[in-house]
Amino acid sequence: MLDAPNRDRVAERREATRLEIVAAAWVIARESGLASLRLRDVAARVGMRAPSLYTHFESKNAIYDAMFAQAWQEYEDAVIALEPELSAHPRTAIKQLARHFYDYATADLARHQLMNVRIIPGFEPTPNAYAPAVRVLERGVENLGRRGVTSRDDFDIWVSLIGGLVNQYHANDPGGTRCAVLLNRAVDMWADALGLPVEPSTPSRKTRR
Amino acid sequence: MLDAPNRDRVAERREATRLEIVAAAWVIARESGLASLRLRDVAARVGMRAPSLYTHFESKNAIYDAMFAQAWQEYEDAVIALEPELSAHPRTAIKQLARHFYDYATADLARHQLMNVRIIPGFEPTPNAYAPAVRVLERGVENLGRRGVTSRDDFDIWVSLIGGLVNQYHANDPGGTRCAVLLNRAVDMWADALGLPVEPSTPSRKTRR
DNA sequence: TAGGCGCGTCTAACATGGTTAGGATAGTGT
DNA sequence: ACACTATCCTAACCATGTTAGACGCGCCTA
Repeated sequence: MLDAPNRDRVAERREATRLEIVAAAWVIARESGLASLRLRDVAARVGMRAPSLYTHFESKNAIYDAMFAQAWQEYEDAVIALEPELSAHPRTAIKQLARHFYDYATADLARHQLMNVRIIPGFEPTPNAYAPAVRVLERGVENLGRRGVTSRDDFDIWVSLIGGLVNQYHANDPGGTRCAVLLNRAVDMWADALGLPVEPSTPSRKTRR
Repeated sequence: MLDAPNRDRVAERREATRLEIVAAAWVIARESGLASLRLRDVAARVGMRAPSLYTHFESKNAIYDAMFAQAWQEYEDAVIALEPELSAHPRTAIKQLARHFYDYATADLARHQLMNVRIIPGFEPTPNAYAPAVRVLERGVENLGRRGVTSRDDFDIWVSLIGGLVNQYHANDPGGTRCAVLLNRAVDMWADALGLPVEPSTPSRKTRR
C-alpha cells in the first residue's frame, strides 16, 4: 500500500526556502531601500552565503520578480476581501476603492516602488508575475463599471489621479495625511464630472472650496 | 594698463568641457537608458578615459546632478517663454500650461525619469540643482493663481493629474496620443469642479461623455 | 630662452556587488 | 548500506564606479 508517498518533501522544502528568501529580501529592502538590496545581506539573513541563493533563484532580478508577484497577489487578495465590504452607494464605494489602493501604496515605500515605479534598472516583471496586476486592473474596471463608470477613459483618469497623488505623497508628504484628503477631494471632482450621484450621508457640500 | 587679463581662459575651457561632458551624457542616456549610463561611454564620447571625468565632476551622481539642473533650467526658460503666448482665457491658459509640461515630460523618457522619477539609486539632486524646479513650481502656483485657482489643494491636484497621466503615457501608451486626450478631459473635469468659466471657442460640451 | 609649476590626461589598481565554477555534505530513496 | 541528488560552500570572475600616482604640455616668470 504505502508505495507512492503523498508528499514531496524536497519540493516542499524548496518552496519554503524560496519564501524564506523572499521574506528576508522584503525586510532588507525596507531597511536599506529597495534598490540598495544586497544579495549578501539577504543570504546572511537566511543563514546562507550569496551564491547559495542561486540554487533557488536564477538571479537577483528573479528575487525582485517573486517579490513583485507576491505583492500584487497580496493586493489582489485584499481587494477581493474588500469587495463585500463596499458601500452600496456607488460614489462611496469608488472612494473606498481609491483609498484602499492609496493606503496600500503609501504604507510601504519599497513595496510601492517595486509594484508601481520602475526603480530597478533592468528589472521587468515576467508575464507570470505581472498576471495579478493585470487581474487587479480588470477587476477595477468591472468594479467601477458596475457603479456607473462605463468609459475606459474615465477609468484611466481615475487611476492616474490615484497614482499621481500616491507619488506626491511619497515625494512631498511622507507620513502625512494631506494627500489622502486631496484624494478624496479629487475623486469627488471626478465623480461630479461623471454625474455620479452624490453621497447621502456626507451631504456633498460642493467640492468647490 | 593691460595688466589684469579680462578673461580667465582656464575657467572658460573648464566650463566648456563640463558642458561637453553633460551633453555627451545626455546622448548616451537616451541611447542606453538613464540608469544604464556608463562613465566609460560618456568619456569615450568626449575623447577621454573614464577617470579623467573626475577632473571635472566629483562623481557620477554629480554628472546626473548637472543634467538635472540643466533640464529643469531649460524647462523654466521654456515656461517663461510660453507665458506671453498664453491664452487670455483662464481655462485655456491652464490647459496650455498642463499640456506644455505634459509634452516636455513625454518627449524624452530619460529626461523625464531624471527630472520627475527617482530612478537612480542613491541620487538626490543638490539644493542648487533643485532650485529651478522649485521656481517652476512657484511660478505654476502664481500662473494658476492669476487665473482663479486660489487653493493650494486644487493646484496640487492639478499637478498630480498631469503627473499621473505622464506616468500612464510612459507605462501604457508610449508614442501614443491617448493620454494627451485624457489630460485635456481631466483638466476640464477639474476646472468644472473649480467653477472656472468654460472656454468660448470650444463650446464646452459637457465633459460628461 | 630656460626653468618651474600646475592643469588635464593617462594607466594601474582598488572596492563593491552580481554571478559562475566546482567541490563537499547531508538528506533521500532503493 | 549505497548511490544519487539537492543544497550549500569557497574561490574566483566580471563589470563598473572610483582612487592613486605618473607623465606631458602650456603658460608664466626670470
